[in-house]
Amino acid sequence: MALGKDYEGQDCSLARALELVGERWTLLVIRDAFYGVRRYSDFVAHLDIPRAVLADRLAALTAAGVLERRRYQQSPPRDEYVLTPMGRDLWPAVHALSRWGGRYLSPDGPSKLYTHALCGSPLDQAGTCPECGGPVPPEDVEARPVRPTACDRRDDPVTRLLEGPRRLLRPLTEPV
Amino acid sequence: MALGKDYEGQDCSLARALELVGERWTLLVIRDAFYGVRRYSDFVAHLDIPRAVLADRLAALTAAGVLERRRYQQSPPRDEYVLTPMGRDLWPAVHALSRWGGRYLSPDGPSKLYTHALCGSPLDQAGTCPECGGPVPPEDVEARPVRPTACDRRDDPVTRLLEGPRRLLRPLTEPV
DNA sequence: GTCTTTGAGTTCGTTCATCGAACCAACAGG
DNA sequence: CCTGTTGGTTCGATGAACGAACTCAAAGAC
Repeated sequence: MALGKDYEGQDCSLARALELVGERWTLLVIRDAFYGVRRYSDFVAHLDIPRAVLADRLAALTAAGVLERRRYQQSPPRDEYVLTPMGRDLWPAVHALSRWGGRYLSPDGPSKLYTHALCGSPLDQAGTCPECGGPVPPEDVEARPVRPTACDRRDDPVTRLLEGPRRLLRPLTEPV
Repeated sequence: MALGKDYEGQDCSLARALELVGERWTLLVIRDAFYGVRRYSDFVAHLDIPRAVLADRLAALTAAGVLERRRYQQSPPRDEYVLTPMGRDLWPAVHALSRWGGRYLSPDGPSKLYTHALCGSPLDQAGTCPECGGPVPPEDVEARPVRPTACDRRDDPVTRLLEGPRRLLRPLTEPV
């Protein structure tokens, strides 16, 4: 999508955002990054995304500055992908879309509840904390599944880790 | 995208939202609907979208309840597409993504400024009005181009109408 | 009454993206 | 030396998007 066939010549911020982040799978990769997923194999396991597509998306997001690729062990050399500040600033958009999907497209209501980790109250529609007032950065958000886990039809290690409440952006390897 | 090859079996609100709204062009159609575009030919003129794709997206959004198709004249029979309350609730997501694109992907900064029409102050990052406090519904948002119009490379009637400040959701045929 | 225009699509052949299964390479452990 | 793990790449088959041309119904112009 990004190359060649660009969205119109219009001077539009939304079109430019979608060029980068509007392709199939891309926002789900970013959502997983907020949940703490950082490694290629974990993205594959959790998303069931074709490997070639994942490699393509990770490269594009890294090139654009949404993700940063960093080495976390030397031998064998292994890299992980983490959200940059630019990537973390996608949180309001991800939260708004996710909330909308939970409200209108999920028969049983949203499956995850997002709360302000510092005070415990659930985020409101604008992504702000009604108690403390003001927006909540993603690192202060706690995601917890609403339903007793029964509704998850998946069974991979990443999904199982995400069944408990988790602070956003914490790597999967660390406890809550 | 929506059919058959659905995004994983996961119980995820974001995935469900993207099934409907994450396909190419769809969010741009919705943005145009916020700007007051309602007619097939106006969407085509403003977006340069392939006509078959537009017909497909309008049908899908109408079937899902994001748009409503309503007859605005009997002879010849003509319909227009307007956002339903469900569609209008996409405003926070559209605003957040658009703002992100303006901040990180637009060399000259955002091209449009969104203000609270009732008090005139620009919306903040969460889509709330810093003066009045609280979220601003899209019908109370005024969009105005920031730059002196020179940067628009397009030249169709719809673009020209959108060059002035406009209240969101007002049909293009009405003045501001 | 015929000619043309307008709005709202549909058709269709080409091109591009995605899918998924298999393959590859580098290192680690036994 | 063999096997397992991680992080990819390759490739043929399928599906979606592109865009130019075509359709159709109803007005309007002459």
